[in-house]
Amino acid sequence: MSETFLYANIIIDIAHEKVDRPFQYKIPPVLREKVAEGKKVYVPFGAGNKIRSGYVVSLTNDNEYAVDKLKEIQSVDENAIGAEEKLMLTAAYMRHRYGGTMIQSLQTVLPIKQKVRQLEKKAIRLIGDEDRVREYIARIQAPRFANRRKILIELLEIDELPVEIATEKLGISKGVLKTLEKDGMIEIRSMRAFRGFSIKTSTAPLKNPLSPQQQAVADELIKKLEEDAPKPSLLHGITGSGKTEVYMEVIAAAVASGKQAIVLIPEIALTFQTLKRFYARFGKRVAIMHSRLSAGERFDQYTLAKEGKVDVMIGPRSALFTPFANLGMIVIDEEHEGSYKSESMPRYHAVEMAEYIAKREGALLLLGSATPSITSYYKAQKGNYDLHKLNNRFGEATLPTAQIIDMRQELKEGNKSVFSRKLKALLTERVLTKRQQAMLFINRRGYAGFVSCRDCGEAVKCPHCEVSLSQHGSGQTGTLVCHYCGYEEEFPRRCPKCSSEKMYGMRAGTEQIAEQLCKLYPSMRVLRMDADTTKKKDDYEEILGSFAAHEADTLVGTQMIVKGHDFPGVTVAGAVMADLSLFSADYRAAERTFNLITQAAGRAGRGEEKGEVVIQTYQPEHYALTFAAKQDYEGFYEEEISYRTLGAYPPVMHLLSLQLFGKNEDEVVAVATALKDELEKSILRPGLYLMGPTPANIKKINDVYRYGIYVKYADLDELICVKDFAEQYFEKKEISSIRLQFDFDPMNGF
DNA sequence: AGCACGCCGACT
DNA sequence: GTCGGCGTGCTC
Repeated sequence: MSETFLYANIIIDIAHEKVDRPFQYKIPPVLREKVAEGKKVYVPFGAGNKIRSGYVVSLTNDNEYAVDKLKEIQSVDENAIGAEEKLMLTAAYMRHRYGGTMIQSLQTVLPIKQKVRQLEKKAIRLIGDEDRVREYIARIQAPRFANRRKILIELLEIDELPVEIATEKLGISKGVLKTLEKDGMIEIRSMRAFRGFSIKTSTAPLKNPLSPQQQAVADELIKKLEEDAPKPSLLHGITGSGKTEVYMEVIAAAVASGKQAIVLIPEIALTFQTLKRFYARFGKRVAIMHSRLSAGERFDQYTLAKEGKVDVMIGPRSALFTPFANLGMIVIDEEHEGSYKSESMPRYHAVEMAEYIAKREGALLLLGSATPSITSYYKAQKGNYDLHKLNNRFGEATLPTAQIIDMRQELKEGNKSVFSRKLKALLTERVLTKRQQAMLFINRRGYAGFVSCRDCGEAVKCPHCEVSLSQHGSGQTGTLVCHYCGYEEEFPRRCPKCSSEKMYGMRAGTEQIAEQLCKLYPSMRVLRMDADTTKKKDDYEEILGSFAAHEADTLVGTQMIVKGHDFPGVTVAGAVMADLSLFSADYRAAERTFNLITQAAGRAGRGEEKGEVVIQTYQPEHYALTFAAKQDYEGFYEEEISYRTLGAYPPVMHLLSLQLFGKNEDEVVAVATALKDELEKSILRPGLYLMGPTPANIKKINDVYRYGIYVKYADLDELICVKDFAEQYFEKKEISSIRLQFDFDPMNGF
């Protein structure tokens, strides 16, 4: 028997920010059973008690408003199944699964109704000829109509005037404009126009022939489209095996049977190249979501989908909430990508949300990756997903050979350069002699300029922050600074751990690598790509385009060069410092490193010549690197899953991080401790582990203290109950000075 | 978004 | 006085 409530908090369906908040209503006894979170209801609203539609965002027994002022819900719409209702269900599920408020969930799921933007984009225009307007002006000569005359005289000069300018610059109220509109003197119309990518569609729909293996996988998936409740599929296709062709083949089948498809790709991969392939195949029936689109433009894209004007929506995480009428499939490309998980509340994971939406809509979920996330592969092993494989490289291309180079050994043998002798030899042979191309990859996220010991590999960390310090200065001089708390110390003479004097700064940003490369090979044309060189909107495309056109010989960059781009001319790929991401302490470090190195290695040898991959590291024996060198995903998976099982980490166990934020450290600790005690009393059971409270990795950011409590348990649903328990505890105790957030199976540390 | 309330100049 | 436009603020 479901619980019943006395009051409901409802968002009124009016597109205006002033009423974009919940209003509380009484639930009349007859409706108690029918009202539920996410339901569409009709309520009297405003002074006129006009009946408006709204959505239930939460239910409660405590009235937050004078009870005699509460009105009653008039009726519940039980068979509403339109776009908005589906999105409400999605938001309700999201709130239940990840916590936070319904408003937060709604804001992530619903297209942002940016009323301000719409106002900006509206324009005023005169109706009728000049004589008619002058006659009207003559009629309203009374001083109180001064504003009306003023705007009309302006408009006689101007063809189209944005409302924003009329109200702000000319001081004309919206009321005046309304009156003039009512009198039939002006029209106020939207200047809004759809602007997407426009592709010259002169070429006929392009379809590459599929290899037998691709066709076989596509056929299996197409068969699943017919099923009422198809099981999600994981497509493990090695780099260069042509996963996109398979996606498009299946999507085409879905579209042919009157269904629609959502394609999620990492933001970084949302390039003109990717889009062109989809446009070439599906023409104008494709719509694009893009972070560069304005809120209004995004809204337009949603509208196109809702009205059935497009069949395929491509975009990053947020495109998942496209309200298609008859969703046939959801594709998530590069499903292992971290960017599919939101970093702000609600911290939803697009793969998990897609699983829910696909199940509800009876759609097929297709996850694709060359290096599936351990979580997804685990689900496939357990039979929750069907597993499909593409293990042939498309066309002539063969897998590159990879070598791990021990940089400690290089140093011992007198090579002080950041490039190993092997890499130098390859660059000389392939690039200088044979005029082929090379890609050098530096994984330096978060480690710019850190200092480490060349003997034991230990990096110098901030004593307060658990992050590596950054060197300011050069050589073995200067200071080390913490970028989070500002802590400073002198450059250390000896390694704090093994006392070696071989302490060097990793001045190996892309800039330094590119510089040294130029010094070593003056004739080599070197191109650099990182966050610094891709500040402007089109820089990214420009650099890659230029490299593809062989206007440069070597591309030096951060992880962004690793992701899904085909350069047939590249035969050498180098990971200059492959182990940087292993320094991070969380349980996903090995997985991340394996992914990056595998993907980097996959860049080489897409053309005819066999590719060569050089992996330079100070930890040459690490399994993440050895398996990446062999491009052996299964081998890595076996090793990694046994480590996760041993350490009771996700996906074998689930981990809930309860995060408390507050300005007063003592208070944060006190509340966290009290919450932990309460949890211990109420939810502790065999197999459930409770840890903390402990300060977060970065304990204080912007004067806000951060503490975490961790709960480990095999059953995710139970952890969701723990989350609810904590939320209710905060509500009951009326704790408002401390913020509570949740992170399930955290990916990015805390 | 719509509606009421209250202010202030104009006119029977 | 009072009529009515126009700005302001609220809506459970």
